[in-house]
Amino acid sequence: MKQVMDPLQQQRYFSQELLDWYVVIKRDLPWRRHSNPYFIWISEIMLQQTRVDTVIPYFNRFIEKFPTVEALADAPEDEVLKCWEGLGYYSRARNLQYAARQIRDQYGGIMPSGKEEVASLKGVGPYTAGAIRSIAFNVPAPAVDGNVMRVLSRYFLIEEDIMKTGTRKLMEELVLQLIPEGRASDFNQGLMELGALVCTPKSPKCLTCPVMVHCRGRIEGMEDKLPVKAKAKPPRQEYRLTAIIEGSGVESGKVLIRKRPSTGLLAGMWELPHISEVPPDGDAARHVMLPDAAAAKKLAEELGRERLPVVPGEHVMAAEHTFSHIHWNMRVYTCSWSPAVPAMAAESAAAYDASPSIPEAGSSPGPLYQWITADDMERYAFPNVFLRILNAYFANI
DNA sequence: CATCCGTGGGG
DNA sequence: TCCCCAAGGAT
Repeated sequence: MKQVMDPLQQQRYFSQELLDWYVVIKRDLPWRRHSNPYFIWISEIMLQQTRVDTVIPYFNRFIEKFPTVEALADAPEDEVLKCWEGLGYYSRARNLQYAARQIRDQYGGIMPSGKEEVASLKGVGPYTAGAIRSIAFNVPAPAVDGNVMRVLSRYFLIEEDIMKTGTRKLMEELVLQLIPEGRASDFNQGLMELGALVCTPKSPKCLTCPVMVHCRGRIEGMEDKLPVKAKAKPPRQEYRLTAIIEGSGVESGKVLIRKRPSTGLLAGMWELPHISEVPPDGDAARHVMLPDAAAAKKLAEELGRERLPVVPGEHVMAAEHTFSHIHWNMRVYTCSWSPAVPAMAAESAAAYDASPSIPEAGSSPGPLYQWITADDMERYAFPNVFLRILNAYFANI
């Protein structure tokens, strides 16, 4: 038996065997139970850099709460973010709603299928555009993600760095040739299914692979060295002092939270007030941790400059959290809300003219600050790290 | 082209 | 424990 065929034969074989395999073993996933392009779109956004098992419960909750493009477009942003809480990459949720409004206003509420129209949607890049068009509309468009690049780099023994844009474009050209007539939806999904279930990053299950006999990567013993991918930079270390500001008077028993800006890290999410432990021009690498008492004092002083009048309390806990590119080393302290404390030094006032409205004792807090109880947490979207801290705090009260 | 943007599971 | 990394996109 000849193992290495000419390129065209190798492609035909691959496509046919993959399709036959996929239609038999494909997983029963929630978004595969409908042909609703809106559902396909939601699932593809959620699946960006996120595992299927993680997405499933979020997807089910999301389409129940926002069953149509219009429902999503009309919803308050905070409700969309709350539905995304814990899923990460929160700009996806904000872009998703922005795109729902694009569809409502520009396409009459109907998901478009044209290349330019789909690609114009916020949060939809080359992969997702191809995924929506091929899966929802069966258009022969490539949908090249990490799975697809791994599978193709092994099967065709492609040693280009998959982190490079040019490599993805190369793969897109290849996929376009591989898609069998009229089978774009199943073929693209099959490609990703193979990468997810068989052609896995580590220890690929070659013996169960439907295309193993002509896989050049396996034949040449390269399956464990492919795909070629540059190593990611380690996350930078950041040191944060975090405040659990305990209310007094009518706010007794409550904790002060604040809403993050609408851009950047954790955009639009709620959090506990926190400051950097390292001075703006400090050398983080040589940073020496302050003792707890000094740290709490520094925290209270910095919050005062943010016009939050507090006095330092006690150390509560330490917490760590790793984002894609940042590692937070956090120390958490209670602070007592005390309006009698000068909220800021006079000379600092000018720097905070643009700061959000400030909560005052007995008055309603500004929209970017809220006093909450444990029960109020369900009304605000928190990143995981603050969920952990708040839950630990309220559990011990 | 490089950096920013979360989280949880598996080896 | 640590490191990798998963159906990527925006800037």
